[in-house]
Amino acid sequence: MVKATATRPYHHGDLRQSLIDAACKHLLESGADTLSLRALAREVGVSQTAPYRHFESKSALFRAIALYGFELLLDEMSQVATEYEDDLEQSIVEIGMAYVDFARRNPEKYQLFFDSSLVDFKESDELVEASNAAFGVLTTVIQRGIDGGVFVDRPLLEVAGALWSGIHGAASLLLSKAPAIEDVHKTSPAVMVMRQLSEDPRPTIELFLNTIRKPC
Amino acid sequence: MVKATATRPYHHGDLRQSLIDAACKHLLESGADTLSLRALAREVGVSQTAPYRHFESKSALFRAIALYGFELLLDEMSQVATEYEDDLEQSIVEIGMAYVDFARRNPEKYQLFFDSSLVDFKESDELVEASNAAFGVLTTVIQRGIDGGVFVDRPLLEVAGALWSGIHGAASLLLSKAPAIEDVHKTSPAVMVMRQLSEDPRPTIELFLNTIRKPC
DNA sequence: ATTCGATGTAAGCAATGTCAACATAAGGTA
DNA sequence: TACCTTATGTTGACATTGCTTACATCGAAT
Repeated sequence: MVKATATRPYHHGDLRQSLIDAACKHLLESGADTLSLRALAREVGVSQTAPYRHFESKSALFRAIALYGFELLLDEMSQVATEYEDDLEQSIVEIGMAYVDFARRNPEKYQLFFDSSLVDFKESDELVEASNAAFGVLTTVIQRGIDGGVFVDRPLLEVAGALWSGIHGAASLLLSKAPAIEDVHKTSPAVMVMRQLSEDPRPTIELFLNTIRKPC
Repeated sequence: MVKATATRPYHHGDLRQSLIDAACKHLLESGADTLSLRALAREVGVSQTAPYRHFESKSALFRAIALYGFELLLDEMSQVATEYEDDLEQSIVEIGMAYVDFARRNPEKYQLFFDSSLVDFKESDELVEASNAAFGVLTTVIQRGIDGGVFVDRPLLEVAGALWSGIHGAASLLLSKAPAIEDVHKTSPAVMVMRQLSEDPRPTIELFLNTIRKPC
């Protein structure tokens, strides 16, 4: 057993992950523009420069969080993909649901994926590979559907683009308007659309499926 | 005629709009996280605190830019809507094109629309109204299509949500990966999808139309 | 037991957002 | 004309930030 209360040990023990966790918590509660490395250090109980032993800069921290996020996303998407691999249409819907669901459960990570002023993919090949891997789950299923004559006979890139746009758009809208949705008295069309999407994204995602269904 | 070069006049003349323009330029070139009010003031040639006579804070500046952006977007969307008002299906496609096109021509403004950590709609009713007005152009056309039996017979909110997700998603992807697209040698699926979308968004937007077409 | 690499600290610089107090211009009112 | 008010701009200052440089401490391998 370790004496934790007596005198704080010189070494933190798991500073890197603690910083990531604290950063995620802050992103979730207050947003990226108010996040400061110094404040994180304080919260975790180390000096203001200790974080620099683990992240060469603030944006490197963001990149690390995004990478972590892509790994989680890949896990969840591929799990669903294997689960439904014998029904291509259903597979698309479920992958879409998993994608949107991930974004809602990890908004702070998801937002980093697409905020180019916070995360610069050019700085990290790992990041590029991880995002490609996640996206690959979707394109693989689509390709199988096209090859098997189940989906519309259009170029993969076109179809994948449309589907990705749809599910990313739904996720992005949900996150951007999250506070407004909770305001019960707001009845503007935009908010109501979001509330509908928020309560049950499935019908919307099923509509996306029309995008790639073979015309009858 | 005003002596501009001799001694800079005490009053700038059009500081408010100059700051907005300078801010947009910076957002476009460097992103939001590096934007500083002091630097803007310097660039425009006034003291570091002069901007506070026009914007009570940095985020108030962002809100002003977003508002300006929504007004521009509304103009462009409603112009297209009237132009194609006698063909509902085509109207949807053209509004979608106008929307995506706006985002590409004004990425710095469009990004503010959806970055809740930069622009807080709760701080500005004007902003809420302006965004509702723009979104209203889309919902109006959809409602007409549903009423006229041209579009799928589903709740407006569901259909509008799906279409908005699609076009917003396409716009958002294009902006987030803009730098990668220009990298000619990148051949990852994600980048290639974006490149395809970037060269001609029309096929993708036409696919979105399937989302709401009456099943045959 | 010593050395060395990994990890953490202390002190400091330049830059930032924003506040308070003061200066200047321009226009209407006396 | 003289005055006063309001809008606009300036100076100076404070707390906070990202990040650098130089130094301290630990644990593990030799």
